[in-house]
Amino acid sequence: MALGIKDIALMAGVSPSTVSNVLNGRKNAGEKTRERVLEICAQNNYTPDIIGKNLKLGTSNTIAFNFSDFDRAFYLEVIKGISDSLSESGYDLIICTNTSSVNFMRSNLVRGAICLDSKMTDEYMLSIASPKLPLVVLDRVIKHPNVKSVVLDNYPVMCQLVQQLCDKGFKKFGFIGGIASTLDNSERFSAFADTLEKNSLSFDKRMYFNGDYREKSGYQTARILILGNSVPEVLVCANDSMAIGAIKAFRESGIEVPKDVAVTGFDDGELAAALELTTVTVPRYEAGYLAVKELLELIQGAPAAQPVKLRAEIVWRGTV
Amino acid sequence: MALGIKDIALMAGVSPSTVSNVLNGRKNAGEKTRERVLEICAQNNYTPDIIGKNLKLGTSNTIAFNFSDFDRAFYLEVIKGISDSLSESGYDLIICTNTSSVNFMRSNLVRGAICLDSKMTDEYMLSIASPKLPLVVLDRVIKHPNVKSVVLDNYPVMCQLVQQLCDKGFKKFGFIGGIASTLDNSERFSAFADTLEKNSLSFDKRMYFNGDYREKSGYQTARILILGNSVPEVLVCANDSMAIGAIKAFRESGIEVPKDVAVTGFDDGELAAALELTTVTVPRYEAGYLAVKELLELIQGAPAAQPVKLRAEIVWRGTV
DNA sequence: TTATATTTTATACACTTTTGAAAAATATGA
DNA sequence: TCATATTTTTCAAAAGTGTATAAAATATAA
Repeated sequence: MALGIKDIALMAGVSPSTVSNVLNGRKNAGEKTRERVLEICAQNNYTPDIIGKNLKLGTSNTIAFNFSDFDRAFYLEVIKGISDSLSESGYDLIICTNTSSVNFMRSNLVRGAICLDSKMTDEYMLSIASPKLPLVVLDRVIKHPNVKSVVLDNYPVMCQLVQQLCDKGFKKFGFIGGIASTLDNSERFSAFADTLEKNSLSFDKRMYFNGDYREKSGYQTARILILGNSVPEVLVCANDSMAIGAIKAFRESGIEVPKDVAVTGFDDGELAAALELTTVTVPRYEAGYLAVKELLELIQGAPAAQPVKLRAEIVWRGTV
Repeated sequence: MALGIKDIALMAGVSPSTVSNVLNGRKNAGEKTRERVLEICAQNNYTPDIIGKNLKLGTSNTIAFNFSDFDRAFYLEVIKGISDSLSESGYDLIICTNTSSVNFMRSNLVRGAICLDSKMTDEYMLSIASPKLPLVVLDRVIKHPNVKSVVLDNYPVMCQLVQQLCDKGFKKFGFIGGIASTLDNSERFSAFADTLEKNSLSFDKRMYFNGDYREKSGYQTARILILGNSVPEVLVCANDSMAIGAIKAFRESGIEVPKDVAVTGFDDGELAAALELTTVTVPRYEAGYLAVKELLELIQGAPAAQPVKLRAEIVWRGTV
């Protein structure tokens, strides 16, 4: 059983309050006792119980990151950004999966939270957000005085990408979308469609395909294109995985990339570089890092203003 | 501010104890009140506060996963295995990074923990393990009645790999090791060295290179080999990342893989398949899944017996 | 003695579960 | 039908946790 402040006090021959005073850096403790207490704490690697502390203070310095999508390696960098940023700021991080998040968010063990979970509804977030529990939400926009949004600025970079493809002379486009309900996907597609229109290029709606961000859906879409004999000149994909799936399908059928069809992705994950995929690089680490900064400001009492928009950049590689 | 059991009781026109009874499925509550209470809970999506509950019960059903290494995508599958397995068992999961783990492990908010963090010392784990907090440790072996180890059975598969390389006629071997202090690395190297000896092949100790599991160290080692004009016939690497780094260096210098030098990895991560790397496939998802099963048994009171050893298999691809 | 430095005692903190008893509802027997 | 026994339903009060802090007490120095 873990030692408590009383045990430490007993060992040090002082009262619990003295131990508390020493540990919390108050100056009302004699130098000698201070040292003794500290030494005994170190020996028994004692740290104040988080629950007891929370009980008394009613707050904590733990930040929760709500996340469940352990399928997508893409998010690892985000976590790393959050983790680094928090430890620089002296806050603790726990990652809560869908089951645990409800429990922990309700308690005041958590001082604030960053949410990146498409399964969590806007309503739920609105219902838990408060000055005692400010939220930063990634990849979606929520309006609430205690909720700040951090999103990728998909639109301009996608416009730029498509514009440059037009400039290269491509005329026949295909598009594989991601999960339709996500903000990212709708913005990417709007940008795509708008830019084609701006270039007076008609876009056959049958060339829009609905994927789910997974490699398989890209593969399947490409299969459909191949079998339907309607492979476009360039296939724009809403993320890398789907692009990679498509490329696989093309290669299997002897259709060469980029000679017969150009392909672009979005995300610039680990595989993109390895496979020479032209894509859009997303500042994932920065997204996590920034989310923390924004959250700390909310905790400090700042009102949540406009969403933060992150800029992305095109990486031209061999698939175009 | 979040509602408490008293608020719910007030709304339902009953006492807190009745609400508690209903929520905990005791039969001492009238059907009508039961329904009313349940409905009001649902309306306000009330769940009992985790701290209050813990305070009274002295235990919880939250499992902590101690993990910090968000650099390596390799581990994602492990997390997924843990997450899936826990939610099947009705336990909650929180992932604690180095800072938060100390706090949470000390409290009795956590019923058990799985540890996969090379920075955590054996001593620390020994000091916190107890019947109230059993541990499962991955990738290392710790002897303690409340600590179960789950490790990869590196030795036989590495023997097999090297033996088959010998059978193919390779004679001049190189080896890039990972972090020397890890069990994985020492086992992989022992197997490597033992098998060479068994085949009466001398191994020049200068052909052992110390890496750190990262791509860069593989790259640098290969550079050294190239510049020293001592590229072996086959380079065995303790993981994929280093193998990939090495391959990059070789290709940059016009040394062809596998024509001029064969390369093998270990892990079978995402990149290995994409780059056609011969490697050893590691059951990561299974490792996580099994770790949970073992932990639940410890919680149930089973004593921690022998370490669990996971079998790995060779995947022959284009780099040999 | 007075002022200052150090230490301790006693209490508050929040939320739930549980216990044992009371109240209400239902059953039993005359 | 009424009185009593039994069961069901409900509640008030207590218990459980480890820490921080204000106020009181003691020791030390001037």
